Amino acid sequence: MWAPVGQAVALLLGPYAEVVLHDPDTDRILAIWNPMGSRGPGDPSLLGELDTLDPSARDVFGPYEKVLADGRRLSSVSAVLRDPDGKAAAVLCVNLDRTPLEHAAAVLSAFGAPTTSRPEPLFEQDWNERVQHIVGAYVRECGRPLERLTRADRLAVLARLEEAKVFAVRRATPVVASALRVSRSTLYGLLAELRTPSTKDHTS
Amino acid sequence: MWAPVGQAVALLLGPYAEVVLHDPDTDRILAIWNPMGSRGPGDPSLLGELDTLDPSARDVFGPYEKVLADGRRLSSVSAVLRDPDGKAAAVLCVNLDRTPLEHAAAVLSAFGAPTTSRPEPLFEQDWNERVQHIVGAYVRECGRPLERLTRADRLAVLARLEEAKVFAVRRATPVVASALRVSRSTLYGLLAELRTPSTKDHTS
DNA sequence: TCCAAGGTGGACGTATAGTCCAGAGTATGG
DNA sequence: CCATACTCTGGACTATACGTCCACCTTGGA
Repeated sequence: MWAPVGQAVALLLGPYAEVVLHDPDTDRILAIWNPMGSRGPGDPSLLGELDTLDPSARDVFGPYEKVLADGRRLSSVSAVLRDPDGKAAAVLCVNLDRTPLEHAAAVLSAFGAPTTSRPEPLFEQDWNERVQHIVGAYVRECGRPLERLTRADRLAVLARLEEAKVFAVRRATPVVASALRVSRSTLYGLLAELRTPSTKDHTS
Repeated sequence: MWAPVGQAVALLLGPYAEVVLHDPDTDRILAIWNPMGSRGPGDPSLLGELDTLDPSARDVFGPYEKVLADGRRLSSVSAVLRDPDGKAAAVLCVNLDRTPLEHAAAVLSAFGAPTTSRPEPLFEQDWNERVQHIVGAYVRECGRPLERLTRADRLAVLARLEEAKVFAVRRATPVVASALRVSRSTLYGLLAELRTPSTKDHTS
């Protein structure tokens, strides 16, 4: 019933927000959009701190900050959605990834910064940074932190990297391998699988 | 004498602007702040298109756009700094990297974007064509056909190619060699001469 | 003609790009 | 709980590209 609300919020906030719809009765996830972890529908909700039984209590919580295992910082809000009779029917949680915003803000504020504190990490090797960017974009899209990527995920990332002609650059292979947290051998294995047309297709 | 100007501009524009002070007499770099390439003081300036001899000509050029091989877009301005008697004492060039701003803008505009279309700017892989373009541009500038280029000419072209990060691409060396109509050996010889600051200068 | 400077091809050593394999986790099914 | 299948991994190994060096040749000037 409340699913269109979650989907609408997820669409509005783009790829940087995770929207979760919880069932307060079973304490499980009803639906999830743009998942950042590996949670899915049916998994435990784990939001015991919300009191959904008292209709007189406030129904909107946050924004408060959460920190994911990979260091991403989230701004989160939660809302209790009630039936006309006051019974809690669902709990809507929106988790916004602040990392892109903080990054953008840091770039913008770097202009005019009078201090020389920055040893310019942005200018080392540009294609190097592009690799990180492509990988990071994928991680953000599918919501899994780099270490939890499946084999198919890595193949998809490699397809993008290859499309970006990253491997036409000298010394790119070890950089990509470490960016994907994979050994050099595995990297070549994945690349071979990706480049052989006999393998079954993989959609990006 | 003009060094404080360059340093001040470099400090003001933060880490994203390269400031170069050229000596128009020796056609070499006097000082450089936040270098984006591997250029350093004493290296050839290679700004032959600026006319520094005519005091009646305009002394401010740009802003115009340059595109590096890695895709970074630069906004550049140049200024001829003159003595009280009108003699050109130095040339100041400021190259501002627009990439961080564009990146930040892309991140911010991603919010509310209704489509899931990929805004990934793909890696430019027409470096082969780019080599021909750089060489052709130089040939057009000095009016000599490719076979009649002097050693200094080839050094200048190589400096541009190196600044464009062409040699960071795999298998670029033979392509450049044939584009310059020199042997692979000569190419490496010229490159070694270009990259060692201890070389004696040729034209003065 | 001779000499000097620079270009040329090729030999050579090194670094990087890829391949291959046996062993060590890790999930899946019984 | 064990067995099987699968994948990742580090290392050894080959191939290829990178870069250096040198003897020889061409060119241009005294």
